Amino acid sequence: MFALVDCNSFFCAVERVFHPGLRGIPVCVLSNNDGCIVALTPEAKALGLKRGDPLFKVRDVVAQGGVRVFSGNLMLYAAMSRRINRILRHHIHYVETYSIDECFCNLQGYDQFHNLADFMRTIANTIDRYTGIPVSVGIAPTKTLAKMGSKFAKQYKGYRAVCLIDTEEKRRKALGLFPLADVWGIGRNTLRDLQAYGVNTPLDLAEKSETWVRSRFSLPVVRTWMELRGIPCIDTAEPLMAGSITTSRSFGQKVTDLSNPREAVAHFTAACANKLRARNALAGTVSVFVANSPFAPTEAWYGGGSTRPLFVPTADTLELTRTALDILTEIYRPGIPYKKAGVILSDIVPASPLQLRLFDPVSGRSHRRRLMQVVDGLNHRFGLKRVHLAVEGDGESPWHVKCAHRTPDYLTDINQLLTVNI
DNA sequence: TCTGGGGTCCTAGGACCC
DNA sequence: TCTGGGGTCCTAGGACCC
Repeated sequence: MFALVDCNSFFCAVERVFHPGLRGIPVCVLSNNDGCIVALTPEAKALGLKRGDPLFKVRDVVAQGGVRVFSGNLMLYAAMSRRINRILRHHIHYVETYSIDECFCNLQGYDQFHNLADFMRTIANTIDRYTGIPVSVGIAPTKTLAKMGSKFAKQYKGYRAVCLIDTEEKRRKALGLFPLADVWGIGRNTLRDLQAYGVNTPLDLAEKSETWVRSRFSLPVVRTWMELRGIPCIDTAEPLMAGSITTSRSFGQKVTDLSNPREAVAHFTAACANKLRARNALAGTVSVFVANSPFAPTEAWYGGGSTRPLFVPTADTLELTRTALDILTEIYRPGIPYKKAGVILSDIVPASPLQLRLFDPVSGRSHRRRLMQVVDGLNHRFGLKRVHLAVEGDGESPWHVKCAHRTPDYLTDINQLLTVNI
């Protein structure tokens, strides 16, 4: 059996931990640039707000409904996520972190000593008590069914946070009631295709024959079909090494002057390189892209991007930045009001062992590694970005993102600890 | 005026090999 | 008249996830 532990309205729940007066009040958390709603509480949903709504289109609803709005603070949410992970791993041996707010637990063997529903309910209560974050748990023979269970547990108070699907009868009942669009692995397009065949519930899909599914859909749908029937076949184990690292942003304002995209691309490259070194890895390929706004009706959309391999995989900020800026020069077109840029590092390999090459144009790689270690050490000790390349700019340029309603880094910055007045 | 960011997996088709 | 068979690797684009 698998359990899926899912945090309820996770980003909003974290904000409520630090603003306890917001219980029962509608809360939304926004994407970068305060652009769209990315998380919202049931109270906010009840007002008609949806995940993905651009804030400027729903300002009236937000104002009239007394919705409390926050700029996203991913550092804070990630710190809280790590705490929840730690609690889970303390109680359960096999825990897979699936996303920032979800973990799969493999409960094989635990049913010998525990009633699984009671066992998971105790853990859910512990998480709530230690962190203040409410969670919902689904328990079932497959991960897809466990995810379904967690949504039932969230929806119906009677489950007291845990929904167990452990019999054929419960499985069929759940499949009949659950919205097909909400099944894990069924997106917009697959839903449309399934409905065209008259498949309207997960139960309809599960009852089709294997030949029927295989001849009409590709492998991911076949897997979902098997999982709905109770046969586990989705492996979510984290890969040993990520395949790519991206840093991209929409700009706070449109920028046309090349110096602004240069600052942004250098900034993003440095961020990617930091993530790369934190994972003790090297990148073999650098890609850069720039684009104007896809929503501006009067401008033709322009998106430019290009990719370059590195001679030897590296995590050196200077070398990566030089390559990224070379690519930018190549793809930049003057006169375009750019709204977004990004850097992607790929072909990622472990830092050791490294296959060297005979005619390496970069000399003194070991000295450069030491330099990066010193820079990382200074930034770790004295604060992010204390030492950076001059080409990244001073942090005042118009491309920087807006975040007007940001909660401080309560959990990760000693200078921003929560103050309580008594 | 104002519309997010970071990923993975699968497939079809092209290029190439013997 | 009839023009093979069996592979691999790479890439772009699509679909999905949170």
